[in-house]
Amino acid sequence: MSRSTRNPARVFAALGDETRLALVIRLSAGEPLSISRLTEGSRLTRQSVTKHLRVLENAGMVRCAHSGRESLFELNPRPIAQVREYLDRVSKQWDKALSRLKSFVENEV
Amino acid sequence: MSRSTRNPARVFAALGDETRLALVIRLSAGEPLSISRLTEGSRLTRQSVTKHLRVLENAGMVRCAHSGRESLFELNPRPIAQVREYLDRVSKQWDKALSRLKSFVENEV
DNA sequence: TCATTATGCAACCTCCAAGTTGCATAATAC
DNA sequence: GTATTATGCAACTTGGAGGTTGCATAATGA
Repeated sequence: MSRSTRNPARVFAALGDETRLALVIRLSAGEPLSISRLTEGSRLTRQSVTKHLRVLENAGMVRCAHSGRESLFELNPRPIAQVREYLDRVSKQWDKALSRLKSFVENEV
Repeated sequence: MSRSTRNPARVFAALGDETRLALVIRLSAGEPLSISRLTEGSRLTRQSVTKHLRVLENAGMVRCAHSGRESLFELNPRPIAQVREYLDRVSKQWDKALSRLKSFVENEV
């Protein structure tokens, strides 16, 4: 179960770690990668990388498919799209507040 | 010093906590608010809220101005805009990879 | 002046995230 | 069949995040 659809904080928390952010970037190239492949080039242990992948999976940002003895991880773009929209709304609210303030000042003067 | 301009992971980490996310939402209304005001309506202690505000400040997402005995916190929209652009780039890379895959499959068939 | 309000600072507790090591096992290669 | 590779599971350590309480102090109100 992807426990976190519609849970922006969890997605942000998942992205809030350098290692996991790097994994997401790597997977955004499209090619599904195994744990071993994802561990290559990292200074961390395979088990550590695995734990990070589980975190990403629980945040719904990554899916795991098993093929033979390999676990292939692939990016799920939906949560990223959702938090993009979330941040868009925050920015819009801020802009609105700003323009309200501006017109208020103009009317005062 | 806003230690984290150009540090997306830190900004994501700052947003990755329900309390801090709520603070950001509240401050996105534009009005600078004091610590006491920001503590009202929360079930947390003033000191806890203060700590969260410091985290947001270190991430550059919030600025503190002192007025009399009050500490007024205001949202800084820049980091949010930056991580928006960051996520836009990730999404674009994903879309590119996807269309490459698509055309590859079409040419194969 | 005296009480109240808003905050800062520091010590402390608890829990979990992040990382490690070790071992077991399934799948593949030779 | 045997060695190698890819992974899972479990136990353990450690640092820091998140939260609290207590006290000190500056600014404001009466």
